[in-house]
Order: sequence, then C-alpha cells, then structure tokens
Amino acid sequence: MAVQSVERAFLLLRTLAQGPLGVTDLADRVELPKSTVARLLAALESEGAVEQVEAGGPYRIGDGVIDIAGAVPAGRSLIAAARPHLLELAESLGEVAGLSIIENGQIYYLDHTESSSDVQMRDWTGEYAPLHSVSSGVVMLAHLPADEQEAYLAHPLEQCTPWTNLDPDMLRERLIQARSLGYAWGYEEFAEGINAVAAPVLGEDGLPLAALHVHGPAYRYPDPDIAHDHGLALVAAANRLAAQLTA
Amino acid sequence: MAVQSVERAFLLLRTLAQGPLGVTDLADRVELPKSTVARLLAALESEGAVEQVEAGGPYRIGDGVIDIAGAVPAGRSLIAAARPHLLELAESLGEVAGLSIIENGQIYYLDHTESSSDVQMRDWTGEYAPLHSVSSGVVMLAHLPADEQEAYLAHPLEQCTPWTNLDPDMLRERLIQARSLGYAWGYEEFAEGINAVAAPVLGEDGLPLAALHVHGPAYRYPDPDIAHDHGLALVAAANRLAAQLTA
DNA sequence: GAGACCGTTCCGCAATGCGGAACAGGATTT
DNA sequence: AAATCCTGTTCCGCATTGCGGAACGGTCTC
Repeated sequence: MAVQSVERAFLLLRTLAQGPLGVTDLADRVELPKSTVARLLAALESEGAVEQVEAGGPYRIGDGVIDIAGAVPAGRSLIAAARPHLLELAESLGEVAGLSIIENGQIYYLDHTESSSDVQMRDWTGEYAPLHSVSSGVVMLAHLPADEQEAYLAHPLEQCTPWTNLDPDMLRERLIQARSLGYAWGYEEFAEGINAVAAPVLGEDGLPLAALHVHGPAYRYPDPDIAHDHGLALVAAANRLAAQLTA
Repeated sequence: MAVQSVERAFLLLRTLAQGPLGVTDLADRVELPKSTVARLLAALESEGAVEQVEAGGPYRIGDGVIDIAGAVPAGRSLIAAARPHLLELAESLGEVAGLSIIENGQIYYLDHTESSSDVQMRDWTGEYAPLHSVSSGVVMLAHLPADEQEAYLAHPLEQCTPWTNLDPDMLRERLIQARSLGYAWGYEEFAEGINAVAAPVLGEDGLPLAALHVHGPAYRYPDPDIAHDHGLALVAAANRLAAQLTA
C-alpha cells in the first residue's frame, strides 16, 4: 500500500497535465471531495508543482515539476528511444547491440542488449573507450568537423590491444571510408576477441548524436559473407532512430 | 500547513534531481528516517516518479515526472530553461537581460531579469516590438529563410524612434552582419535612451527558437570598449541555452 | 434580490503515515 | 571461513496527520 497522499497528488498532476482545471472540475474528474483536492493543490502549490493561472481560478502544472524533469540527463530519453532499435538489431543480427555517445572526447556506452549467446560477454554499459579504438568512435569521429578530427588525431592515441590502429594517416583514410560507407568495422582494436560494426545516429546538422553498434566474439563474428549486410543493417537502424529523434 | 507527505515526496524528488542516490544516503541528506524515505520512494515508484537504477540500488527521477513536465506548453519550459542563463548574463554584464520569441511577426518578450541599476527601467515582459527595431528581432530575422526576410522587409516598417532604420538595403546589410557576427547591437531604435545587444537561440535546423538580449541606458551602455565582448557573451549564453534545449 | 456555483476554510474524527527496531543479503575486513 | 559493516527492506504499535462534510465569502447570472 503506497502513501495515499502521494498517490492522490500525482493523480492531480497527471490530470492537470492534460490542461488547466479548477478545483471543482478537478474534484469531479478524480472523484475526490473538493476540500481534499483543495488541500492537496495547496500542498503542491507550496512545492511549486502547480500554480494558479490567476488568483482564485484554474490550476496548472508549475515550474517545480519542470525543474525536476529538466535535471534529468538528456541521455536518458535517448536510451529509451534507442532501446527498441537495439532489441531489433540484436534479434535480427543475433549478437549484442549497443548505444553510445561521445562524452569528454571518448566513447561512453549508454546501453546494451543482454548477451544471449553461448559466449558470455562483458557488458560495457557505463564504461568508456577511446574513439579510435572502437567502430562507434570511428563512425562518430568521421562526422565531426575536420578541425575536431585533426585535434583528436594530433593528441596521443592509446594502444588498447596489439591490433589498435594508431597511424594518423591510416586513421584519416579510415574516417573517409566510414563516411563513405556509412558504417565501420572494428576488429579486436579495443578488446581482444571482440569485433564490432557501428553506424552513427546523425542530427539534422549532420553532426553525430550517438552511435549504434553490434559486437560479437571474434572467432565467429563476423562471417565475411555477412559483414557488409550487417553494416547496412546498422545504417538503416541508425537512420530510423535519427528520424525519430528529430521529428 | 501543507500535506507533510507531499512536501516530503517533493523534497526527495528535488534531491534526486541532483543525481541518483541510495535510500540511506537520501535519508541522511533530507534528515528523515530510512523507513520513512523507503516508504515514500515506494509510493513515488508506484507513480513512476522515481525508479531504481538497478534492483536494490540507487533511485533516480523516473519517466512519470518527465511525462507530466512534457505536457507543459513549450514556452513555459523555454522560460524556465532560459532563466538561469538570463540571471548569469545580468550578473556578469551588469545590465537587465531578457528572453524573446517571434510571435505574429513581432518580437514578444517572455521574460526579463529585474533591474538592479540606479536607473529604473521599464519591464517589457509580455509586450511586443517590431523585428527591425530591436536587436533581438534583427538576430532572429537574420536566421530566417531568405524569402521570409524579404517578405518582412517588403511590408511597411514602423518608425519607433527618430533613429529607427527603415531602409531595406541597409537592413539587409545589417542582417548579413548579424549572421556573420552572431550578435547585433541596437541603439535607441525601439525606445529612446535604451541600447541592447542580442543573440539568437537556434534550433538544430538553424532556425531561431528565441533570442537572448541585454539592454541598458544609452547614456552609459555600452562602453565602446566592451561592446564586442558583450556581444560574444550573448552568443555564448545563447549557444549554451540552444544546446540544452536540443539535448 | 435570490439563486447558483466557485474556491476557500474549519474542525471532529479515525485512518493513515510515522519511525524505531529488526531482518536479509552482499561486500569488506580480519 | 567467520565476523563485521552497511545497505535496502519489512514490520507493527502508536498518535499525528489527512480526511471530508459542512459552512463561508465572493462573483456571476437571471
């Protein structure tokens, strides 16, 4: 049994979210006595959660709720929006799918589907990776302005595995290719035994908002016959997510 | 005396708005017993207002609050989002700061900081001004599509003060300059004795959502040595607000 | 002037929320 | 391996708090 007053308070808030209402009207809709509604509204008003449009008149949602909601990290709604796309990718491609953004000049993993394969793999959600060492980083770097790309390539690059590509010229070539193809593969450059394909989720300005990727164990992923098709699947999913985010 | 449970529930929500916290930590910060906090969190969780990041772990703000806030008309959240930026501008530049949008082909002032200077100035919140006569209008007009700019310049322009610039060719030149600099100054063209600098808050499509401005009395504002710097400060604040709004 | 309807306020009552204590589980330390 | 610490969760006796019916003041309509 929850706290009745809190339950009722949120009932009032959700009802007011549909549009401003007076005490009597609100009481009718939520089927509570006017005095109860008035008292709860007074309490919500003290918290800034509701406000009267004019003295003695209808109530509406107040800045108090907006301030609380506004403090929520933007990435949280991105995760919610991307989640169905990740599940679809994981289902159709048969490997783990993930979502990441650039944060502090690195890849930050926001979300992953659960690993359902026989090989139990580590979940990188909440972790960071250098841009150049993962396909997500490569595809997002590829869509940053040239000066930002150069600034990144000019700073010391981390050798994550023996296969991590550190040569700036080869990396530049790789960025060009990623931009051209729309996706990129990474082979054991960040973690040994892990390969991944990624595509960028672009904003209307062409800058990368996020990246979607699918990764699997290097010993069986990818089968060369499917590498390009998986790349295209990532591009398609990323484009669908981008369209949704900018609608 | 408000409803204690509602008061406490919102205290928890505001505290969680600062970042996810566990029950014990939260109880310490709000100085309530753990069982009280746990019960209120359970109630808020039932409403979707909070959620546990992981089972048995920290709590964070939930979609229930975001959904309620999301139902609020956009202008209301724009004012809330812009407010801290206005206060910061007013504080750092030492003059009144304001927020406006284009409404019905005119500037509509949504909000202003309070005038703290020795010269008491009028508050234009809730009022309109012709686009060409104020720097806010100029910077937003500058970022509208060319056909909309031409349509505006083709219609009769109001002479608000003897200094109001009405020449279409000079106004076109001014729009080009505003677009190039990112900000614009207006000298007594709307109200005698008032100068203002403004920068546009642009959406991801490059179209103006709003404008931030700072204005002061013409006899002392701006000091020529600081005009460019204040312009840049407006640009920086507008860009930060834009980033926040489109996250 | 009477009636209708709104938001607001009051107050007796008992249901609800409170908070101390205890519990279960996981992590850390010895 | 055992003890300790700390977390989130649950329980339950108690009394404070919230409830809701009734009344009030103000505004609008007829």
